[in-house]
This record gives sequence, structure tokens and C-alpha cells, in this order.
Amino acid sequence: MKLTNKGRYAVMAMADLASNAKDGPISLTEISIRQNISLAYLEQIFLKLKNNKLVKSSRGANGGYVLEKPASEIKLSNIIFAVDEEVKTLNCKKNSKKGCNNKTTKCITHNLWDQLDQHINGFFEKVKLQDLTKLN
Amino acid sequence: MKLTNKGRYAVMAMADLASNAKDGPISLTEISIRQNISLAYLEQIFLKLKNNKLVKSSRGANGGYVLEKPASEIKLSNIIFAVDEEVKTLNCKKNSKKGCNNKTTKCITHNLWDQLDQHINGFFEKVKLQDLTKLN
DNA sequence: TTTAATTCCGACTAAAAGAGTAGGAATTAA
DNA sequence: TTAATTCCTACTCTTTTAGTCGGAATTAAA
Repeated sequence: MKLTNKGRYAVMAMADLASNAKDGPISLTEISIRQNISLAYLEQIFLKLKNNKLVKSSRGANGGYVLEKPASEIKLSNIIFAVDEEVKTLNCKKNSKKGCNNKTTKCITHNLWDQLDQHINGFFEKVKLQDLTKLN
Repeated sequence: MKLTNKGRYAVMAMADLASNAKDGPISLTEISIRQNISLAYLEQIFLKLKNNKLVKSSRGANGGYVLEKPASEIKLSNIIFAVDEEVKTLNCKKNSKKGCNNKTTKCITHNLWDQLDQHINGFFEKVKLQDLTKLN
């Protein structure tokens, strides 16, 4: 599975965006200071968030980002997926015609890991960006 | 969180041990062949499993391993924990006196990641080694 | 029209973790 | 005595993570 700082930062930044919404867009500089994440790193992350249609940008002075949709409609899975590309624990060879571990059959744990994936994904599917502010 | 090949291999090996139980102990060579995991790697893994009292060893020729407890009493969390040392997704600074990201407060996602940890751990707590054979 | 603030973009790098190898010592059944 | 086996430590190669860096493009405001 991939659940790294980058994924966490993305969630933090999106939550920041949601809870500090104001009239115009919010600049990464602001978020960088509030969340203590390097600006350059945030830029990388927001590029992906933007490509995944989670935020809209305006360039130039006073530019920045806003959420593309209401926070109630953004699932955490969307965010994680956007920056980490996959939420999968399954390390079995996926694309090989053969089964796991290059044997002809699925390994004993194959279904188990599948279930775990569903379990974790389910968690991130359930929680919306909006819910985050309530957790604190 | 750490959910790596090593953890998966450990579960596979333990399941192998459970389902191929016979009169005497089972050697790592056997498991290595059946599960297609390198012998040297298995040795590393079983060292930890043994230290965590999940298996018993007998040395010398015809030696090998047996489960220390019935498969119905071994939780997957025990196995994962034994080889991966921790099941934690939380990347926030843990031991620092300060909060996450060196700020004085917990980060927005702190509780969220805590919940996720519990969610995943709950999954591994529920499943027993014995249950694995039924999944296939 | 200039300047400063900002997003955009690709390339680069250092550190850590993952995945496994290698070599040999100790033990024990046959 | 020998072969099979666990035990143990150290090493190495590769991939991933977690950023940094430099500069181009854009735009509001002075």
C-alpha cells in the first residue's frame, strides 16, 4: 500500500483549503506557512490535485487555488488516489499471466490482501473532506 | 503503515505451516519450495516469528518449525506485528515533544490517521490464521 | 509599463526502506 | 562422521520517498 507523507500532506492541504475558504483563491504560500509544508513540495502536490479536478487554480499575483467541488462531495479516496496513484496493498505480481510468486496458482494470502484493500479503500470512500474538520 | 512483502510472506509461511502440519516439524526448505520464497529470507522471517513466540523450532537434521499455538488462536495481527514491528500509518512525528510537522498543535489529519490505524488493525485482529484456509 | 506574486513544469538529488544475499557457526538425527 | 537444518550478523542492490532547484509563464496592482 502507499500511504505516505505526500498523501497525508495532500489531505492536510485540501482540508486547509476547505476550512480557510475566503473570497478569492488561497495561495500555496499561505498553506505552506499554516501547515508547515515546503512550498515547492506543495506545488508538486497541487499539480496532481489539479489534474484530478479536485482544485481550480488562478495564476499570477493574488492567484491560488480553490476547491473545484464542495467539501462535502470530495472523498478522501479521491485525494489519496490523486497523489499516490493507487491504494493497494497487494504485492502479488499483478500483470503476469502466472499467479503470485510465479507459481501457477494464487498464493494463500491473495484473497486476504484483496479484502484488506477493500477494507482500507472503504474507509477512505466513506470519509469526506468536510468530515475532517469535525474530527478535531 | 508497513505492509510489505515480508509481512505477506510471514502470513503465507504461517498458513503453510498450519495447513501442512504433520507428525514432526516442517523445514524451511519445504516451505521455501511450496511458497516459492527464498530460504535465506525465510530464515530471517522465522527468527522473528520465533522471538515472538508464534513458532517453535527444533534444530539439526529433520529439524524445522511447528506452530507454538493452535491456528485458531493466532491472529494475523500477531504475525504482521512480529515481522514488521509496527502497523502504523501515522507519519506524524511521534516522539517529538512538539506536535505534527513541528508545530505546537496536532495536524488536521492526525486523528484521521489514528482512526485508519485502528481500522486496519481491527481487520488483522479479527482474522485468525485458521480462517485463511477458508478464504481460498 | 514595470514589478512582485504567483502558478506551472521538468529535472535533479539525498536519504531511507525494501528485498533479499552471503557466509559461516551451532546443533542434531541418521 | 556427515548431511540437514536452524541460528545469526552483516552486507548489498534497487526502489521509493521526500523533497530541492531553476526557471518559464501569467497576472494583479503600483
